[in-house]
Amino acid sequence: MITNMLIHEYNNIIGSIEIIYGNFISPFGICSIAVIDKPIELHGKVCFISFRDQKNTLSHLCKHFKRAVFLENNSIAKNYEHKIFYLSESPPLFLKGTELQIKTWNALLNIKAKESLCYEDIAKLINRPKAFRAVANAIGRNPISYLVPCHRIIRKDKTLGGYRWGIKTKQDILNYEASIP
DNA sequence: TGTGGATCTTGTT
DNA sequence: AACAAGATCCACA
Repeated sequence: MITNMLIHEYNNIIGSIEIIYGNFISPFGICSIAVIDKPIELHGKVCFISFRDQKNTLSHLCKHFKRAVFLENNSIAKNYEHKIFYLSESPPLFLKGTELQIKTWNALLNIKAKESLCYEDIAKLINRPKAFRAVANAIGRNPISYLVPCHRIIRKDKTLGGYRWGIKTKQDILNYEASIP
């Protein structure tokens, strides 16, 4: 279940915004995750996941979620480990971005494990066939790594292309998915 | 294999 | 309002 919001909609939220974040060890190195606590309509929604970038997590969250208050809690974070990486049972998500970004990320959510498309394929899926360069940009800004499977997008020539957390991690994740029956 | 142009959105100035 | 920078792609040498 996904809640999408355009940037101006997020900026119009009234009242306090509180976000809990923390780290745990994942199969791909330290994983940072952030979950919305308040407002109540958004409670429990995952809004951020990154790999091996814990040092920058808080500053990144501050920039992405203006006006929010942040609380570190590693035990809450760790509760997500099993669901995300071993059960593939996706918790509810919260995505905030421009119109093109949200369309792009939604398209990614429809790609199943072991499927891989190229950047141009996604551009076609959202009816912007020539905007593949802009789509690649949006994919690169995916705020919820792994659960929004941007790692399944590779170049048309079958080379891996880029990955925000390093192409080795991209390859590791793809190998991991390929190994699951 | 490498280089340059096409193409479109975004963040910055 | 203008511009530079992308997780691309294609053509052509």
